Amino acid sequence: MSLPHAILTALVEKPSSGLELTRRFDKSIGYFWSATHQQIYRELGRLEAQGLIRALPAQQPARGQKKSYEVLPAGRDELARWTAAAQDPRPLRDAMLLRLRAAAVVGTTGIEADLRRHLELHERQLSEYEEIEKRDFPPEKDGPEDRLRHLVLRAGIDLETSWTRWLRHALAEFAELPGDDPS
Amino acid sequence: MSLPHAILTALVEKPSSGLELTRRFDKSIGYFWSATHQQIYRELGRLEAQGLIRALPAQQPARGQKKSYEVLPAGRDELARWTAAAQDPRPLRDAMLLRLRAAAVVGTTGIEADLRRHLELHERQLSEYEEIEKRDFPPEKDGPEDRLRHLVLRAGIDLETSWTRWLRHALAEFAELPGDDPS
DNA sequence: GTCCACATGTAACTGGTTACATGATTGG
DNA sequence: CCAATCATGTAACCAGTTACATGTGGAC
Repeated sequence: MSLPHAILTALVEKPSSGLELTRRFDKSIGYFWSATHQQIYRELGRLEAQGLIRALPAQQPARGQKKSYEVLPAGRDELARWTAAAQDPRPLRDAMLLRLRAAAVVGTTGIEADLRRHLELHERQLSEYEEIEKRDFPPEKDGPEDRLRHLVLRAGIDLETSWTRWLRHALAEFAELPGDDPS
Repeated sequence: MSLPHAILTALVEKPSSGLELTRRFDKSIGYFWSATHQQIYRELGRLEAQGLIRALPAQQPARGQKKSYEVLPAGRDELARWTAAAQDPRPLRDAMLLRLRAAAVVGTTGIEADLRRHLELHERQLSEYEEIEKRDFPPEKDGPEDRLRHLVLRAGIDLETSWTRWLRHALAEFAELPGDDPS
């Protein structure tokens, strides 16, 4: 139940149309809650029906016509309620770990190359985050909002750092492993 | 498309009934790919229909009667194929980060307590992993399978370590923040 | 005989994914 | 006028979640 709240957050930050939201979800908020344009349009419809957002006036609701939304007070309240409510963290779910576990019984053929590829992807993500940190959070910017947003970015940096370190460790481990082939 | 492969892995390790699998998914494999008993029964049915597993003979297929499954050669092949195939890592999706981002615009009321709670939960998970490491991976156990399984556990330990460190950092940050209340 | 734990399922719903459909606007 | 792009949507499907249903066997 988080997509509507992701959208509310984005719309409070700045009223937008569906496509603008989609673009914003490709970076920024999308770094920790991704969404496709189909999801976004569906959810915008629901949020409007619930009275949490409304289309900006002076825009005929025609297909192909841009339609921007803003958050209504009820939407802001709902977002504040949700933000304050306790929520359990979701358990980890990672296919690569599952594959390694499977490799322990069916052999490691092929998986090493993908470990290397994942390392590259995580390194790229990490350096992208570090670019953003340098650009958006210089020492002089430290209002409360900046600090919170910086904190979120730090989580991303820490996690990517953790993954890259682990992947390097995993590849080193593979280098020592006998080339097994139980098939 | 990973649940069937999680089940295949579990069944290759040891043939089991649905309920036994459910229990095993509460630990071990479940630490990085959780599943409920409903998911497991549904998937067992599909895997059997596809000819990847079969019910152990001498067990009438009655409701309320235990029914154990084993992996057939085709299932093992499919598991090996899947393990070797390249797969992209899933983008991060974390509600706590979203909530902090929302808190930047609707106020931080209430979220600090939940950060503390999350810290406790992650600390507990971390020490559980460390127990397992001490128990299941003493230095003398280092066959290839042990090494791979240990590697998987290390990923869990690294991630939980990363989260606990970040949560402590976040709480320290909150201690410095003015108690805002934009409502 | 009744209750409880074991064991296997069904049904309905929600959220996310993939593929496709449709209309408006603009540059050439 | 045509193609490309912007923009909003529909439909079908699949995976995961929640609630409930049904049957067996042993302890008391």
